[in-house]
Amino acid sequence: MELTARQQEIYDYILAYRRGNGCSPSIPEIQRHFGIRSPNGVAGHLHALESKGVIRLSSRGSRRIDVPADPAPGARVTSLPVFGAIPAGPPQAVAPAAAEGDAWLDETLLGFRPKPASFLLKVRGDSMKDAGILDGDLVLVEPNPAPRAGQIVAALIDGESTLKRLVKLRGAWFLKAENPAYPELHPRADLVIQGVVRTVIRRMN
Amino acid sequence: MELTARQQEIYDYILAYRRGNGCSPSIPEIQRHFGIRSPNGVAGHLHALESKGVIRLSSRGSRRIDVPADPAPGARVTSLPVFGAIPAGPPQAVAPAAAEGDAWLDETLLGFRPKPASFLLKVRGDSMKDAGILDGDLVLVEPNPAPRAGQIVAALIDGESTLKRLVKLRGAWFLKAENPAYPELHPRADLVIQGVVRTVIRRMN
DNA sequence: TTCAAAAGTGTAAATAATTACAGTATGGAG
DNA sequence: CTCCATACTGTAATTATTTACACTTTTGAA
Repeated sequence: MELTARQQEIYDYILAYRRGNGCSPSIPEIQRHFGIRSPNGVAGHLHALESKGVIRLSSRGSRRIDVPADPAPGARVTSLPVFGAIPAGPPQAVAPAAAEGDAWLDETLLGFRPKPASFLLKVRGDSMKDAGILDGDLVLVEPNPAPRAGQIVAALIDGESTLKRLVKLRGAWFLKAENPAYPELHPRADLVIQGVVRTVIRRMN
Repeated sequence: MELTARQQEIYDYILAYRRGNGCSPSIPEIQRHFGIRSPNGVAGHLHALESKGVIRLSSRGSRRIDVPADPAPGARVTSLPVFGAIPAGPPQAVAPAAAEGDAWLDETLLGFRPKPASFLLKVRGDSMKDAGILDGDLVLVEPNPAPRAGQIVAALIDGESTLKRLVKLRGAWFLKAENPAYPELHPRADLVIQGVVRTVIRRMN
């Protein structure tokens, strides 16, 4: 069932209001915006929109217009800590104080919801330049207990922390830079994978 | 002036609520969450928080707790169209219908507020691989009437649309791929710059 | 001990938002 | 022309929310 022109206007206003304010408008606010002098004028539209399934007026209270197709903007956004260097030590032990700050990411853009322990890392050096990861880039690292060969990982190798591609050759795991100037890293002792790079972000000016 | 432990709890709850719902809680909601039986119990905290400057109770109406340090999550987020190829023709003439979809970007992450006519472009080909822009990447292109030499731009050159670095040599502008396998592009006729690449985003799996 | 700040309870009043009900006007479809 | 959906007006009642006022309890410093 299609929306009428007026219903579309009301619906668009609700979406625009939510975009600017984070929550839905109250009926009096819709009244003022459209110059409708009776709250019932608006209520009629809201009931029509509800019966057509584009909004929901479920709970009691104020500002309770729900838009199933438009989750609260805040609900899609996640805050992740930004680290200037790969934090040493096991990921669980990373003190939040070591973070340089926070950045907000929208799930719609990422295409997935980052796990709670994910973090952003400011890349230093050009050892991954042939994989398109340059100095200054921001990478989203997500903890992954079972990384696959070929993935780019943040790893602790013999106590040193690096961003490298994970490779498996004849049963042995090692790390490979994506820059011919850097050698392969074969772990002498332990190889601790802190997480897998899921997203690369570069700001330019 | 520091917050007391209880005030901090209330403040944290307000922030968490805003994160999940996009707008601030009402006083009864705060009451229920903390088991406070009088609305005045909450109002006292709100006035304390206001006098300490962390919230504002400016206007009349419901759910009117403003948090200056935490703008409405939705207000920071912008929707941009995603194009599968650089749209041909002058940027103004691009039909919105040509977009493949929309993606949401958070200004905190980008570090700037994209101009309204900005768009996202899905990169095809590896002509910019030495600049760290690979096939499948998403780039944010912002219209810029005065691009500078050295910037990476989306351009129409002799009717063809491409992503290249803008170079100026002895007064002449031309476009340069960041891949030795590609030739420089010297405009025969017109060189129309559609916009400057401000951000590169790569999703991995 | 005395005092003041912090954190409440309890009640009432004022304001805001929602819902309900009885209408009116207009523009098609039949 | 009649009927019906749409889009309202106007008013009142109901429910939510905010604000105000008087008072209590606890805690920690002077």
